[in-house]
Amino acid sequence: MATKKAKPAAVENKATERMDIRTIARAANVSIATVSRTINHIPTVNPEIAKRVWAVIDQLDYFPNTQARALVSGRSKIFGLIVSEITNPFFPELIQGFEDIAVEHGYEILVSSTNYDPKRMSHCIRRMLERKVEGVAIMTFGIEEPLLDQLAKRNVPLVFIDIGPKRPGISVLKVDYHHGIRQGVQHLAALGHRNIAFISGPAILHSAQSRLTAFSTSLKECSIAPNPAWIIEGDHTMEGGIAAMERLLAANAKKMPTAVMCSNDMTAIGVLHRLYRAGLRVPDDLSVVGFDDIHIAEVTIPPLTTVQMSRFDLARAAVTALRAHVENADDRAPKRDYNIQTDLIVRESTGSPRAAATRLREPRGKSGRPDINPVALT
Amino acid sequence: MATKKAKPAAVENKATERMDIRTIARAANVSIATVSRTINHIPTVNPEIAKRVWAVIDQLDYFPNTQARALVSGRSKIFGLIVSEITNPFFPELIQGFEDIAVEHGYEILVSSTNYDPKRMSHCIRRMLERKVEGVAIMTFGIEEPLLDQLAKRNVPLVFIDIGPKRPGISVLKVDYHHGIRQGVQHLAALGHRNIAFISGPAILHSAQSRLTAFSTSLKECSIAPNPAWIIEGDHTMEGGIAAMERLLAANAKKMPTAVMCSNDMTAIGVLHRLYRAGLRVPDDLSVVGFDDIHIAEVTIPPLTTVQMSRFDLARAAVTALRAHVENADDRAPKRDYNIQTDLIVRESTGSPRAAATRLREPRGKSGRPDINPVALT
DNA sequence: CTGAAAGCGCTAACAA
DNA sequence: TTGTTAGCGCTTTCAG
Repeated sequence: MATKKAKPAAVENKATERMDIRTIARAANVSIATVSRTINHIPTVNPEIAKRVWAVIDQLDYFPNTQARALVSGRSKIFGLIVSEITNPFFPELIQGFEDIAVEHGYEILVSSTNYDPKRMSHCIRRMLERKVEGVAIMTFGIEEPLLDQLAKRNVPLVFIDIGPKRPGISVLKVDYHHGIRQGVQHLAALGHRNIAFISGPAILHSAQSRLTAFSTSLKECSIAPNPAWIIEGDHTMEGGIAAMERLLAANAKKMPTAVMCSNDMTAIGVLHRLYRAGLRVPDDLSVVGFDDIHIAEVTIPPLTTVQMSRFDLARAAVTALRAHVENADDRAPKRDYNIQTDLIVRESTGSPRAAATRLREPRGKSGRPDINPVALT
Repeated sequence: MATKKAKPAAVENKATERMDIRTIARAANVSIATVSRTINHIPTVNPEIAKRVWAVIDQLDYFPNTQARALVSGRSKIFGLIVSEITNPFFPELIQGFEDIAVEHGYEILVSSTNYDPKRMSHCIRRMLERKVEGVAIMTFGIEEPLLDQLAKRNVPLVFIDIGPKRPGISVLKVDYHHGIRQGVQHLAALGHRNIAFISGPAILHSAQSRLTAFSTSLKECSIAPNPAWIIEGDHTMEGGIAAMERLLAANAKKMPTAVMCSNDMTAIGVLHRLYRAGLRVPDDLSVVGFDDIHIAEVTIPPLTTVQMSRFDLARAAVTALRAHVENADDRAPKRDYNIQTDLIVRESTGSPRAAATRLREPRGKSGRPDINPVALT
């Protein structure tokens, strides 16, 4: 037989001869087409033969070359996932879910983080395009329109959070920020707070705006007058939280709020830290509420009351939306909007205002005096 | 011209005709071979012609199909990265570095997390193999040998941490745990601590063992006698840290250590939390040292003294090692070992033991009494 | 220095 | 139901 094996002295024991569909076909005594059909579970294959083919496949430990498959079928079976910042614990939790669900459906995933840098975003998109992703979930809570053109031009299905261009192939995960944030404000109001500050996310992020709006609206619902001096812009990082709290302390020596809501948990963690530095107690001197409910929120000191937004729901909806576009007959437009719920999780960083408001005099300075710890509430 | 456009009434403005190397060739009046050579910067191309080709490429916004490229060249330009747990903040920081450096060299990356589950690990490996990765960095701090066979059999270059089979194509990043941990122990000893506990990682992880060994050795170097009751097994999670601290408290009501070293920062964060619950002060009642120096270690309450292991160094060494195997002429064996340094970062979770040892009586129970906060040290 | 042509491993008509 | 065959878009000999 094999006149092919040219290399003579090569003592390559076995692993040498390449494992492709032809090898299987030969070994199973069928054509490569039959092997292909078997692998793809085309029902017209004779069960007997299919069994034989599978046996060979298992025995030889063969699996198809995805590159070749993608090339010929035009289906890469890859989804892209673009996040703002992989080092913000919110995102790894999202990524994990996305990966699990995508893999479950036979997709591979390409993750990339933009770090809020448009240049990186543009590279990201290019990379995804080159790898021929079948869809991209853009979980950056905001994107510059022009960058989209590349993707839109190539008709890649897209999923956004909160807001997205109204074009075919695009889905949007609508997060109900208002629900959770209202719960937060009401919780604070019920505790007796009337003076509530808000540390927002970066103003350019649509989702940050939505959270701020939800806050203002909720305040009104509780007939609390908003105080502009108590709305501070943060940037969704811990450092930003620290800086924002610093400004809040500096600007309000006279009349401090008794509670602060934060646009995300990382910000809240920064706030907690800054308050610790200032020798202020949480929640006695100041109640703190976060947003996201990342895993560590459970163990901050004190554990953080926060608004939960399910990473898993987000991930599942994203994959579902993408699949709907890719796998549908290319006609009927699939659902555009998916709703994501938010809910308040009460832990220990919120409490009644007590004597707080009266006690704060010189809230600046890092050298806060030693102070009493809050009692564990459990 | 174009007799090709068969579809008549299709008013598809422009995006319809497919953009491939042939389109470019036609537009630039050269053969596809020349286009290919131009793109790949083969020096034999006439500069004039090259310029013309590039002009067309830019104008038409063309880029090559990576699938096809990979198929014919046998080079996917993809590296795999397997981590234990993407939700442990250590790993996202690693992933970020790995991504940046790999992309810089033209590689795409496939990330997957095993969650310490051998079944997941095995799926991971399979997925990577199917996507024809050119190399895999296995950053799980431990792997079951049998799973490797799949990868080894296919001659995929591999990078491990700490330890790995001695086979060609395999590199190992040797982390110098001892250096940083010794610094930690010496720091504690210098502060006056003689009673130091250690909360380890999962016993099955090689790296966890190494850290424990480094601890024991360092203790001896300071002529401190180790106390077996003060070596507790954790699992590198916050929950594990909480549980471990709980056991440490329960088992040592009589004589508590005055300091605890933890096998990683997540554990330390759990410990901090448990101590807060117990109403114990850090560092006055107990000093705490972490390991990893993840980003949040800066803002824990109090900020964590910890041993830094550079994610960036790890990432860079991993990519370098993989590239060395892939891009070398397939002869000369590339370097096998890469050294990674560790260093102590002193923050505020460590201090002198003071009167601590005498004061602890009933350290169980969650309802610790209100207590004095540590003075901010800055 | 450039072009023609042979595949890379697979899927999907089209025949049989 | 199965086999034959024509490519998917590109790289890479091998001639010219």
